[in-house]
Amino acid sequence: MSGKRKGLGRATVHDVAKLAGVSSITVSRYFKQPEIVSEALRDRIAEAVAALDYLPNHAAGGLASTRGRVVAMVIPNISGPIFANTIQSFSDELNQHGYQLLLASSYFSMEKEESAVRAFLGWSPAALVLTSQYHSEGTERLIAKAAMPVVETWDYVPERKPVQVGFSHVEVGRQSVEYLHGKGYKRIAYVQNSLIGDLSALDRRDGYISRMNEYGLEPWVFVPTQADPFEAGRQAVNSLLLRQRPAEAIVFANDNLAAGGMLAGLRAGKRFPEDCAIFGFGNYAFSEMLLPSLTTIRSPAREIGEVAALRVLQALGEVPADGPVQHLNLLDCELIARESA
Amino acid sequence: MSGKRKGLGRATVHDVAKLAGVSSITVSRYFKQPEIVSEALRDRIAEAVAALDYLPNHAAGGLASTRGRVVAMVIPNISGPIFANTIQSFSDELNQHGYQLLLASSYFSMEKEESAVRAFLGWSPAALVLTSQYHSEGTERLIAKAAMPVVETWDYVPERKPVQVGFSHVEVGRQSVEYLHGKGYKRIAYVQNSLIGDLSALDRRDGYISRMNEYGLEPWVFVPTQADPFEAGRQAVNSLLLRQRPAEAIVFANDNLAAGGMLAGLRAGKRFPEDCAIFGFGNYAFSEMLLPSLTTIRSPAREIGEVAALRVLQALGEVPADGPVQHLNLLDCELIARESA
DNA sequence: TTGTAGGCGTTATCAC
DNA sequence: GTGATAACGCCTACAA
Repeated sequence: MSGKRKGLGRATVHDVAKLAGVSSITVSRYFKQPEIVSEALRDRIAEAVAALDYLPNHAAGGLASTRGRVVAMVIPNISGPIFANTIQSFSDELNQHGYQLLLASSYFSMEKEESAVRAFLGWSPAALVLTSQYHSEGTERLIAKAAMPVVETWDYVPERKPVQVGFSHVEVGRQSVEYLHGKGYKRIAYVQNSLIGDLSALDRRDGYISRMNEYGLEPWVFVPTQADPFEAGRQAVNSLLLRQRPAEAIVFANDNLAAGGMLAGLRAGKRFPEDCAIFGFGNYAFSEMLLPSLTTIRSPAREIGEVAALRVLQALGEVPADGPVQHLNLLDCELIARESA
Repeated sequence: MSGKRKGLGRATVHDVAKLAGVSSITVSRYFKQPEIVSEALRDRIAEAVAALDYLPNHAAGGLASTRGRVVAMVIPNISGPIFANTIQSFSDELNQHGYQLLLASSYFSMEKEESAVRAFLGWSPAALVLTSQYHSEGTERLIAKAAMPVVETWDYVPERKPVQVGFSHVEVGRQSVEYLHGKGYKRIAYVQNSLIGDLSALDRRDGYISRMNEYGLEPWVFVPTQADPFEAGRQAVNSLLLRQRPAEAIVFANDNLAAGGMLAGLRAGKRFPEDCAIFGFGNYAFSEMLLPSLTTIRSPAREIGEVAALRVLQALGEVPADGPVQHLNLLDCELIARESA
């Protein structure tokens, strides 16, 4: 009606206030702390809101309060079997408390992660959630200065400053060896992820190596060159089984590699676990459907999202803190013994 | 320095402007249209930006311009093999143009979708992206009034008002029948998705029915009661194969069902496709790894995200429109003939 | 090419 | 419990 600029064309707090015969700040309070507004006014405001189809403008609210109701998350990828469950549960939990999720993918690139963090900070998110403990120096600097809670997921290194919600990848690597050693296997190989940048997978490999050494067994790491995980698995099986002293058991960096390797072996006439035991990581959806079904370690993907959301909401005061819960951020990985090993 | 309220504590355009000895609007222009700022000023501003570690505040920008650089997307789910690729490619494309993705899940519930849309509108997103053509009346009303581009994905019904980017589910159902009929199968059953709310899957079923009728074959639809897709598939196979005149071929509403069904059959001693042909939908990651590998129809998940992003960016004037491309929004589904049928 | 004035819609602060 | 005022940080409109 007045100014020289046109807004959204939507009703504002002022419109609601005018119609309800109150001041705009009362309308604002009606939404944020209804209990401190008298019932009479509440009813009048509710009517006006309905009549005008009023929707609060969160951009304006975030600007005024310097704390938007968005939480930003950078994750290696959205598709792919690994992180989707984390995103899903994290997002659902936040939505229930009126927060929205801003999402970007890093594809395991620290540079991409840093630029995503930089872009996100411009939204003044209420909190920032990253994946793993490994970041560029620039990212470290940004999160050190960031005036908001920061949570790191999919890793657990409690000595770091940001809150950690995840598990120990080194321990996962060790568990695989322990299981296979317990079954009597000696020549146990490890197939690395061909995807460089997935540094957590290297932690699992390191766990494998250390436990092998402790058993007095010789570590045997195969590094595929194929980018496609199924191809990489095939490449590994071809190399590790078609030799004079083939591997007795193979630990793969993830279930995709394991499935690709096992399939290639089956088509080549190998039998699992008779000719070689196969051990994966991740418990992807298909892993129990393979023939033989895949022995693997289930990662707590969904739980990571839930707990991370809880920690964020606690840090924001949306949810009461439940005491000293630091250690509850270390989540369990479940070894699932199936047919392949 | 001045006010009675504290902001983010970060540098603002004004700080940059002061340090660079220009006005704040020039700094603003430096970011939005650098080419109209003289090179001398550009250098001074760049220096000041670096010195102050300035990050633009997008909430403020969105408020002032009434058009934030966020795009909101409501999708049935993030995890699950279907939509992740769409989200991934959509998000990547947007990020490249400086837009951020706001994401929420509807779980195939129209109520959840509507409340997500309502929440999103408060962010004044630059565009709104939904899934399928089926929405609540409330959602229809909201998007009809919304002052922003709306794109519907995973469906193609050009007569609708919003831009459609997807494919014809009816056609997919018909194709399955055509393929199996061409292979000589007559008693072809269809296994519906146990997930109610997935209305597009019912379109595929309708396509199956219409094509069966055209061939003079009797449609045979099985509706599982198990919620878990693998269990539902098992239930279907048990019912359809363990009877006097078992099905010769089964079309499953998606690859999860198909895999669950096939696995259950294999474990029960059935052989595929000798005893029964198996046909899926979706071409999930595991489908080619099964033994036998799964004949299915690949959905253009990734392309949907790409094209949807392109249409959004075109509607926002970020990317030049490439002529009358309406029909290019109808994407192809590829039938992938493998071993199971 | 650059600057001035003021508003975008909300909320923090202070006063009643 | 309610209201007046100004500020959050940026950008549109207009002027020079």
